[in-house]
Amino acid sequence: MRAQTTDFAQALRKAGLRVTQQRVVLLSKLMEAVDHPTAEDLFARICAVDDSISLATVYRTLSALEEAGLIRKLSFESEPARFEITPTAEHDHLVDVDTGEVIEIASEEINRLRSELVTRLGYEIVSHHALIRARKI
Amino acid sequence: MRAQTTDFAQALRKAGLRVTQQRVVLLSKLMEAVDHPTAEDLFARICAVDDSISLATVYRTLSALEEAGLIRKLSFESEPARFEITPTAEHDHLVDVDTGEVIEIASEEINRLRSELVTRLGYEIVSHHALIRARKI
DNA sequence: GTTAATGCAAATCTTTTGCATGCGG
DNA sequence: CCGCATGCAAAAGATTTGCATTAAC
Repeated sequence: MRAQTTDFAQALRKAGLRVTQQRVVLLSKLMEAVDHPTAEDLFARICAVDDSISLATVYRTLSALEEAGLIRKLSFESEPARFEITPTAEHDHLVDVDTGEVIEIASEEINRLRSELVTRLGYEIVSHHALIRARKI
Repeated sequence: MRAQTTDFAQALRKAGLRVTQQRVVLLSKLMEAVDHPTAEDLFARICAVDDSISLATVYRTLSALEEAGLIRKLSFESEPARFEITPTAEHDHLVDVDTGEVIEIASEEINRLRSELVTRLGYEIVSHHALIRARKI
């Protein structure tokens, strides 16, 4: 725990951001999340342990952390945005249309093909995100 | 022109929707669009030729047409939704982060791999959409 | 001490909805 | 005619912002 808190502080400093209690708590809550929480979700989870945070700060912090590349924003269809700690390996998301469950899927093969295709068009990928809506067979 | 209008009417009827002037105009404007317009964009383009439409109707029509499978809704990051006529071949979108330009990209290879991967997880794809943010090299 | 970050509340932006009216079948 | 579709205006939901205050460095 202690070590992790320090890590968050270092990551924030490295990104040129001040180390505030709110930012550290938000990062830790996002790190321990097994789902992909929305800003409201995070706000509720943080309030449970420390109610000295406002929703506005959650949004501002999420923006700052995204800009710094520490977290990733996921835009699902007609839903509030969801967030995750920036993944080490690029992956996509499969949403179960019946249950709403989100599953992370990755394929080196697909990533490689996509990268080739984009390069052939004269571009370099800044980021990508594939959203697959699917149903259990 | 005449033939196309008829086509729109038929498509609407087949979807069990009433054929109204607003729906036909919206479909034709979306069909002739080379970009991926937002609801506001479409509203403006329709108003230019027929100002007897409201923004609410644009939204309602877009929802109805999407539900009927005639059009596809694209959710880009932190932007209003964009729409396109349902493509015959599945494709993804590359957004030029500098210019905002949207390019359609498709790869049978990627589609096949993705499909296999999802099947292996015990799911069948309902829809999918990959968004690649990229920059010219 | 400076400056950036925060909390609060109000504002903004996109999208949806209630209701009376009008048009399509 | 009947019922769905429309226009208008108001509401809703997510996110952003102005401003005074507080905390980080």
